[in-house]
Amino acid sequence: MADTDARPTNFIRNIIDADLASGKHNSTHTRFPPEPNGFLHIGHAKSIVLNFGIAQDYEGLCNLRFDDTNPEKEDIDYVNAIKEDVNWLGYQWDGDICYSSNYFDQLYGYAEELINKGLAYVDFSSQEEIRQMRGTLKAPGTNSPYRDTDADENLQHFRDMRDGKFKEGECCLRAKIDMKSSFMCMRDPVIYRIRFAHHHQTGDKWCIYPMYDFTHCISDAIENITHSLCTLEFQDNRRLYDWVLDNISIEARPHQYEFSRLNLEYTVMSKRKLNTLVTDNHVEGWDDPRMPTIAGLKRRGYTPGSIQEFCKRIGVTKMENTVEMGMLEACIREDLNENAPRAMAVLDPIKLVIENLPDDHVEWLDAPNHPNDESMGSRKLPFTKEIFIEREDFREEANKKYKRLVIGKEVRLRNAYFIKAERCDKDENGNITTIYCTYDDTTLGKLPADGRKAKGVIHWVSATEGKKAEIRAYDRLFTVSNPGAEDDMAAVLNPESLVIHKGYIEPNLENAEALVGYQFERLGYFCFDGKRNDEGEMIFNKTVGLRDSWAKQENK
RNA sequence: UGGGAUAUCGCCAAGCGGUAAGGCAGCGGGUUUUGAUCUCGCCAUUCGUAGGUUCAAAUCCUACUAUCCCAGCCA
Repeated sequence: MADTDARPTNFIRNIIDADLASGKHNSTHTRFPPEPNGFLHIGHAKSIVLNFGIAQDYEGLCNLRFDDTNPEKEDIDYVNAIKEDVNWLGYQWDGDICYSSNYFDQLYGYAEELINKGLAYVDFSSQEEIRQMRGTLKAPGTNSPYRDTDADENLQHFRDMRDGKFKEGECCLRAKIDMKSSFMCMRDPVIYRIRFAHHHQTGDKWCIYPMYDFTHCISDAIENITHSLCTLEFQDNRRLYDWVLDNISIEARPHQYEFSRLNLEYTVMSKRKLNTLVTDNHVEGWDDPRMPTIAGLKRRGYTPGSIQEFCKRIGVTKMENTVEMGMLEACIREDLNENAPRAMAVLDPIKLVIENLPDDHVEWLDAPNHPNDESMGSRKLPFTKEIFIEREDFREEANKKYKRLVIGKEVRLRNAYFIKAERCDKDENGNITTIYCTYDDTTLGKLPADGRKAKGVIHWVSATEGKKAEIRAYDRLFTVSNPGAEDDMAAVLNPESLVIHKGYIEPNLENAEALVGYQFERLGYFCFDGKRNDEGEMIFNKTVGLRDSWAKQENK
């Protein structure tokens, strides 16, 4: 088993250790704060594992807070999906679910406080004018003509905003900070805007909504968050985070720390781009097994433990990074190798007839569910005269490196007998249609007495007792390692990201539970999708292949 | 001379003045009724570059270079 008791070390945990040691804090309180405007992906998992992991290891608390300050982009369906994903990943938030919208009354009060202190003003400039006055990265901004309105008048205007007396865009509330600041976010940032939008939590109570920078720090303070962890692009915003808390009457002083987001090769990680894949029908939906979403990974057969392990292995730093898919795959292989029962399935079937067996022969062989773990028990496997083997496991002739079935040579059928290929039939195009073999009935569970060796071991499924199944093999969604950098994402989509096989599965697999992983021996890990195709066949999704040193060698 | 960050093996990533952890990938050997697993071994005289301080530098100083982020009434 992986080192479950090994705690990650990273710069954030170092800070926490120091804060705990110095007495700055005597416990930790973190939070995972998604905006409910899309589905969670593996990048969010990094944040979830970081925040909830700290709570677990330091016996602290971790909140789930929906950062729901923009009703136009958000939806209750997303909040439900996010809750489900967090739980599925194996985490439970402390206390009730939090919503930034829970604090709208308090937030409003703090806004009035800033106005009364002369630190905020209602600006009637147009959006375009505000943009012009903000200046550029190298040139300072200029003050708004509304910047020096007196507090009483601002207060009245702000209340009128709240009471719906202005139209959307007619005015907004801005913090009065410094139009010459080198931090663009400090050039009198807008902190409240008018939106006559229905909110999934507060309904139609409000027509003004606070902006992220004003809301987040106050929400953290209200919830007594000690360490507010977010991604690198908010580094500049930390100045505004601190400015707000410095200028309102609130006791708690949370601190923000930023870490780099996760990038994964051959996929995209922004909600906008993932959304495009869905709406343009490049994938089946948010839970398409090719998607890097939590829902997609789940349907692909990834386990919560494997995703947690991945998030621990990649670490937490401030360095820009792009992690190889192999890292993720190694984590799920490690889990499934240990925990997935073995089974047999044939993806690209070719018929094989065992000539020295009676037509109606059905022999129920005992096959262990795991080669290295007897406690996982065994299942029965029907051995019959006609079976299917993998098309690539037979060649009429081959060199010595080919450890599979060749005419005149013997291989072992996995969990069964030695067979020897005698001849094969072909169709008019030269494609092999049937292989004829004989089997050695003395070789079940043992080697032949005369010391003969098999060239290899191949998997098989009974042609008469096995069941048809649709088996979906997935590959990377894109052909380039950084599709996010492309102008036209659609142009670099991998046309072979989904390959559907019509294969056969051993009868026992009919009892497979949805999303529970099996190893199809010699092929990889697969799970039942939970759905059947139009022909009523079970659909299996390939999670990941086995490591394949043979394929590597062949491609050399 | 806008500002904020970051640079350690192909990919992640420890290291915090005492002489380069670990994981993934890769390579080679052994075991094996999965070309899987397991197992054993190999894999940075070097830490973006160039100087400097020091008995000693990836770690301190200086100057460069490269990359990322910031001009939403998005988060």
